[in-house]
Amino acid sequence: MSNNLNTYDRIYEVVKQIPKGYVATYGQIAELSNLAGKARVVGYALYRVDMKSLEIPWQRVVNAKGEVSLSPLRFGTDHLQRSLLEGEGIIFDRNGKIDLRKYLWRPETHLIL
DNA sequence: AAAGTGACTGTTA
DNA sequence: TTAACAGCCACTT
Repeated sequence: MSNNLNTYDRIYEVVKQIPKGYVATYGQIAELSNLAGKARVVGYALYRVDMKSLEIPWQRVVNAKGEVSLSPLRFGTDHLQRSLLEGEGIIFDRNGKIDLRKYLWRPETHLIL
């Protein structure tokens, strides 16, 4: 773990840049973290985040289909994720999906940095 | 040291 | 539209 803090730190720094009211995909975060194609590592990094703290807006990362990625290992934090996003104004359709055309973070147009 | 696992994803059928 | 598959790689056993 200690020799990979650099990798995780890069991921966390990118996640912190996602604006409120928008979402990013795991693959997108991987690319922006200079880890193209390593989306699963992003998922693992976010799994290690303290869900009780919103210092890192982990709730704003969803899968490429626009849904919250479910897993029994999350012990309910997957449902919490949806609640937090709805609290930020994001609408889920009846299939539990987000319209990425509307909510996907586009760093180019948001002019971050 | 080797194999199994998973908050993923693009391709293929 | 959906689902299975194969890459992917850090972490755990």
